[in-house]
Amino acid sequence: MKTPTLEDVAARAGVSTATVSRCLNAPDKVVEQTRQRVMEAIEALGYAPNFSAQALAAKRTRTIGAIIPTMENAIFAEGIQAFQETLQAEGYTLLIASTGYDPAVEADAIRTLAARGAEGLLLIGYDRDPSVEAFLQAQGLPVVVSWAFDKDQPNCAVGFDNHAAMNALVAHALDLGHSNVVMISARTSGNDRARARRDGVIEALSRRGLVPLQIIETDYGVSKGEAAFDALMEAHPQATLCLCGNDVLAAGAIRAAERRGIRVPQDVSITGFDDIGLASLVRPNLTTVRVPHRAMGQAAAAAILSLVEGAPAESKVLPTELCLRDSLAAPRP
Amino acid sequence: MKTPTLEDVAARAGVSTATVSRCLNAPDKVVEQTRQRVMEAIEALGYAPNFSAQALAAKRTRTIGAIIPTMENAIFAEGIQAFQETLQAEGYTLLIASTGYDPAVEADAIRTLAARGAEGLLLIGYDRDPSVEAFLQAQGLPVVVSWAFDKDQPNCAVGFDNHAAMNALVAHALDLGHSNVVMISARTSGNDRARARRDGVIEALSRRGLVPLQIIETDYGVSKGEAAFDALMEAHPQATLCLCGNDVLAAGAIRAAERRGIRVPQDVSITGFDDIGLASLVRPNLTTVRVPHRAMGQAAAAAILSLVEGAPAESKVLPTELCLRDSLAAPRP
DNA sequence: TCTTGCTTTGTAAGCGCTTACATTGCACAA
DNA sequence: TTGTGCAATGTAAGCGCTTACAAAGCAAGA
Repeated sequence: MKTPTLEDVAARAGVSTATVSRCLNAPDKVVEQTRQRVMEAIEALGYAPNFSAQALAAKRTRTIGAIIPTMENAIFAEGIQAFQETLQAEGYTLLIASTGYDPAVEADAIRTLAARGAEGLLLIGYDRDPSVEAFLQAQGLPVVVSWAFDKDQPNCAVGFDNHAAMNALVAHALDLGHSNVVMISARTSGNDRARARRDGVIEALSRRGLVPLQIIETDYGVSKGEAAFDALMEAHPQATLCLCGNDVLAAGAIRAAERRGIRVPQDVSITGFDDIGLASLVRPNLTTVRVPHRAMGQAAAAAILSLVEGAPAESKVLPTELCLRDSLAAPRP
Repeated sequence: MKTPTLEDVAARAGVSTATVSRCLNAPDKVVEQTRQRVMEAIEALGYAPNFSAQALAAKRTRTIGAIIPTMENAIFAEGIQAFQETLQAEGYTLLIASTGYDPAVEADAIRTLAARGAEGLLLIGYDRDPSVEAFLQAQGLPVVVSWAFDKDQPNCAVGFDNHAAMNALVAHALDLGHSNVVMISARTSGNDRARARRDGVIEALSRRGLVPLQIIETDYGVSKGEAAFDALMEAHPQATLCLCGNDVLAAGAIRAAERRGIRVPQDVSITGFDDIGLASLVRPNLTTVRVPHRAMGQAAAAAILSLVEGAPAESKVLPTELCLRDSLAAPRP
């Protein structure tokens, strides 16, 4: 049971393959009567065009690739969803690959998507091997970087300033009177967003002449945050503020605090970053930084489409917003 | 800046295109010295094979498609991740499409993935238009259904029995003494899993001569669950048990209860389904049904690979497990 | 020396489409 | 009647690969 080809359709309709192709791609170039015959043949045979052949012949795929660190958490889901919707509205298809935060896997995924004819790529953050950049350059593949923004980088980016956002959050917390501060950071190696957030913390502290009591780096996951919080409390019982690199780690910290009988925020304040749905579901509600996921996805899609169509695209910083909720308060006197 | 082709590599290495192709696909058929020259040329040119051309010539894509209702929630993420990992280990690539629970979008995605050369498809649940089934049949595309299991359906399925699982949960709750029961269900139209869960509730109740006070159907989302719970409590203040079709709706119900000053589980018990991470993060912890996400993803991958390679694959029911936590207790006397 | 039977490499025919260019047919002006 | 111009359709050349088959090179036996 071979799947039917253009030629089969052409034969059945008594026309040339060119005419069938035109019926599908430029219907107004074919006279009504012919088109009808062709459409009937297509219907009768259950014909579906072969994408690979189309791509090969037309040198266009109308496909965009996105490579994200993980699908298992909500951080990227919402933004990517919006990204996808915008692309779809323009007739583009999105191919998604996830890397599990592994640079080697990311490099691989970039090659795979390029080979599959992605006309543009959405990448998260800036950190990647020069050889990968070289490859992208050589392929002439348009790239938009997202979930980050660094005006000193050459790439087109649609994101937000992780450093400044974290800085603002910490400044606010310090205004409340905290001075014994610990941090649970995501792994910073190969992750510029995590690094920017951590550096934002350090800078905000140093501006007041403070340094963090300790910063623990850990992998992604609620239980990781939990373990890190335990370790921090053992080592620094005097801490009154635990800053977390993201909401998932913060959720873990809250759970650990609850288990240890530490009241949040009376004994220790805890903050997150991202404002994923979880942040307002845990108790106490998480004070965090709201990231405009949907707007970012949409803007990123617009940027990549612009680049793909040969137009320039300007980078864009989206504003973040302090999300003050229950998990942060002034330290006990 | 044209991307290099096989021919460019061949020219640079001073061999034929066939030899280059062999270096990539069957290295042991090429003598070491030649291969080295070819590899250098590949490296120097930054060559990456054109997937479309490969697929067209070889008639193989080593690609599997998965079509899931949504990426925005954790329900499918973990299982799909496991699915992907298993495929990857076998050298297959996964293409993912999401439908937003819209059957028309799903039908479209099926066609798109087929056209892109997916050699097999993972679909969620059974509900779909006969014309779509016919298309799959005509294309001879292997399909594995997951997140559901119905022995009366012809498809190969790797999933679990939504009806029985919900039935067991409700039976347990009724044993505790509940009799005024309401339910928040996901939309059942076009969603056999939601229907099976709802029917599991109804059956468990009727076995004790009970009927639900009310069942509200609502879309997916925490806030939807919240609104539904509000409506149910207005209408049926005597209810002592609110069964939810999934954990996300249940999380919303818990939040609504908290806001209304209803104590869970003392005043009203609330249950979920799926045991996503959220379930043990909300307070009180959610009593729910644990679904073996990873095992299911792995088994589904094994099944689809088996089918793709022409072997038979048997359907598989995976066991679910009652997850008794704090949100369910006996009703107040 | 000539076969024989390998292994290694090259030649060239597609795979199913798109599209530039050629051809045909027809209405209408001269 | 003969051109002219345009719309509709056909012809055929690729797109970048894989792979069956052919050719060449070489070691070893006759």
